Amino acid sequence: MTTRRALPLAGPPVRVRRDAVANADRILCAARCVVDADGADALTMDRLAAEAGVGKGTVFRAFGSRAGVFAALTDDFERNFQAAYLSGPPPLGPGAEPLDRLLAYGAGRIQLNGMHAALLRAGARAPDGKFEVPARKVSAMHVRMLLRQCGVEADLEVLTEALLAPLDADLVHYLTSERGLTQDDLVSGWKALVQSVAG
Amino acid sequence: MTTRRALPLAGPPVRVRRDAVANADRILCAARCVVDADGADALTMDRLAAEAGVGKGTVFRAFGSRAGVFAALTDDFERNFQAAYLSGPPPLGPGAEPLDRLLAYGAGRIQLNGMHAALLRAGARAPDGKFEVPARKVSAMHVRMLLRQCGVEADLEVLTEALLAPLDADLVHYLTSERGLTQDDLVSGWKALVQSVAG
DNA sequence: AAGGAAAACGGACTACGGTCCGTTTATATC
DNA sequence: GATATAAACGGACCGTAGTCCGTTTTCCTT
Repeated sequence: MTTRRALPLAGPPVRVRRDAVANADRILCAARCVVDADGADALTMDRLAAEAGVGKGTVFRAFGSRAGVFAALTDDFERNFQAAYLSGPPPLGPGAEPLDRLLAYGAGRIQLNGMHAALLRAGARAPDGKFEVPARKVSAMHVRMLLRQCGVEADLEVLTEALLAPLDADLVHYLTSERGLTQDDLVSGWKALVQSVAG
Repeated sequence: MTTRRALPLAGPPVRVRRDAVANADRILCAARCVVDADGADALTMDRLAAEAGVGKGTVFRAFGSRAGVFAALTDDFERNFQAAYLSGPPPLGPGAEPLDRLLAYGAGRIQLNGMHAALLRAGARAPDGKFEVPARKVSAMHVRMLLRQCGVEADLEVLTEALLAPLDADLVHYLTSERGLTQDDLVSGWKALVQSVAG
């Protein structure tokens, strides 16, 4: 992930200095190293700056906050998943029945959240940061659309949130690591829930 | 709330020094003052110690952490609610149909979480603190019992968590304050969800 | 009432996230 | 190539949560 604006057609030609991009890359790279070596908790902003060989201010300029660093770290996975459910092959992508897509979405999300639990958890410490993130909004839109296509009549906005809530990375982590449940248990449970709502 | 052990029959006679109890009370009192005056965010541990007229170490000894202070602050409300759903009058307490009790529980929880959102949110910043709390476990047990009584056949442990997740204080706060939904919307949505599962 | 052990106190100290602003550097223009 | 300007840099600085340990206080024992 670079600092360069991602949307192709976005307004005035944003001038991005080469050194800024290079630094962002080095920082991100260093972040991966630290996380791999010592875990997400060991990733302090001071250490990250030191390992990347830049000043602390540079890290904050590039990523805004510690949460921003983790967001960038998980960005690739999130983008892939997003691409998969928006335009990938069935059953996750278009082409399958809405209900099947919904079930596949939940399974995928649980797996993704479970796999990158440490990163996602560390990145979501901000008060409401968890909900304001674009990725979450895209997810919500997608789920809402599928529910509508399933012919569900209830308040879709609230229902969507209610179905998204149990997929939360913190919760998945807690249930799998502290309570001896498996990801499959969670997937089955969520599927059962969805089927009783939209089946 | 005092530091004195709450459970009557718990083990050896725990000796509690009078000054410790008195200090805990003063701290809690000061905490209420600060929160009432300037809001939950303004409650720093240094300020709390200063306003209570004790050392900072004393605050940590008494409540363990900032989250602990907020937990103590909401304790009364939580206890009342707990008493209401465990042994109060119907429909929340015993005597009503399980489904009605479940619906009443959700409505009550959303209302409680909405009302004390600031405190509950401030108190739950810890990584997994949100789930390890006794109150949450009691709630989970209660919901699981009601689901069983409703004749639900699914994996009750997972289903319980999936139904509890949307009641989260952070989520309730976000949906009501950032998304223009009302608590009634949330209550209706949750009830619809539960009814399609256990109705 | 005196003595002493255990518990509680207090505040200096550490570590961390985040900000600020004087200094440096890339790039567009001439 | 020289110059100007806006952007990026860096690290000292701040506020906060949480720890540590020498000192003070309680209260049980005799």
